[in-house]
Amino acid sequence: MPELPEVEVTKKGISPYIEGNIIKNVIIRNYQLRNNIPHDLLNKIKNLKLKKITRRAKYLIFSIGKGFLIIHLGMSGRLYIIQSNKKNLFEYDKHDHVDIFFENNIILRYRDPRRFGLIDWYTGNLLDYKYFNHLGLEPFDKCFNEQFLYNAMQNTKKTIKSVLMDSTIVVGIGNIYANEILFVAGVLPTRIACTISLEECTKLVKQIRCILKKSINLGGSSLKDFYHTDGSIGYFQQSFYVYSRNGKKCKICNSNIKSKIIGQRNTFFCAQCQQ
DNA sequence: CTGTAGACCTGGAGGC
DNA sequence: TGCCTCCAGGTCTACA
Repeated sequence: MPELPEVEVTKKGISPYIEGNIIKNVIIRNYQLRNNIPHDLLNKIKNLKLKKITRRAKYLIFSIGKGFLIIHLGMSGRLYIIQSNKKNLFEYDKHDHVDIFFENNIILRYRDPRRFGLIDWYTGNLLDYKYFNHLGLEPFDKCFNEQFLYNAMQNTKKTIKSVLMDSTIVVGIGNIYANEILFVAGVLPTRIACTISLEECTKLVKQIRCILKKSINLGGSSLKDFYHTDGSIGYFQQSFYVYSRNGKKCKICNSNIKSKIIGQRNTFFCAQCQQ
């Protein structure tokens, strides 16, 4: 589920329930995610206040005491807010791996069937954190502009799609949004990045911001209930122009949407609308 | 250094 | 209904 918009929407959805609250307990049913969850996590965060939740790339950062609880949702992770009561204590899905209990009787529950996610504890400077130190710009960072993108692509043989998904250049764009952004910007995903003009970079930067923003707003409205929620997220409720639509008609020009594997990821495009 | 393939893991969809 | 195969929102690591 999670590309940048879903992570941002999750942050906004859970923050009001738990920011400013004291952590009273942590139950870990399965430690094995992308990396093992720190075995002594409870000792690190018990009786400390969750000050603030922020986001970097697709990672959520929980500022707790003098350290940071880092959570990544991987491919299939979700965070829920539920009420702490006997029923919820004993009723959980087999993929509900972690519960964090707050003093206001709220539980933050982490579910992740595929376990590609990450839960980690870090106390240093976040810029040096091993999963952050190589990351590129946030798409909403002022420094992320057409000139930056253009410069970043001059000495590469990669396709433009691979560049958009390269988190050492710009973070947060996953497979779905890379496809959609390239369609709306009118750029073929197969283009070699160094052939993209500055003018095209202007379109791309504009559409990256526009589509991510729109999606955050949509997710925000369809996902406003993070409390007692386990329904499906607004992700597939959105109507995509090209993603997963191979063989179907282009919504703009009526020609067939094509697909091709790029960088081991399925890629969808309209050969008519995109050049 | 750069670019790509493989790895991690489960569930759902579709074919037979 | 059951079994098999393929596919999926991410990203780190190893290797050419």
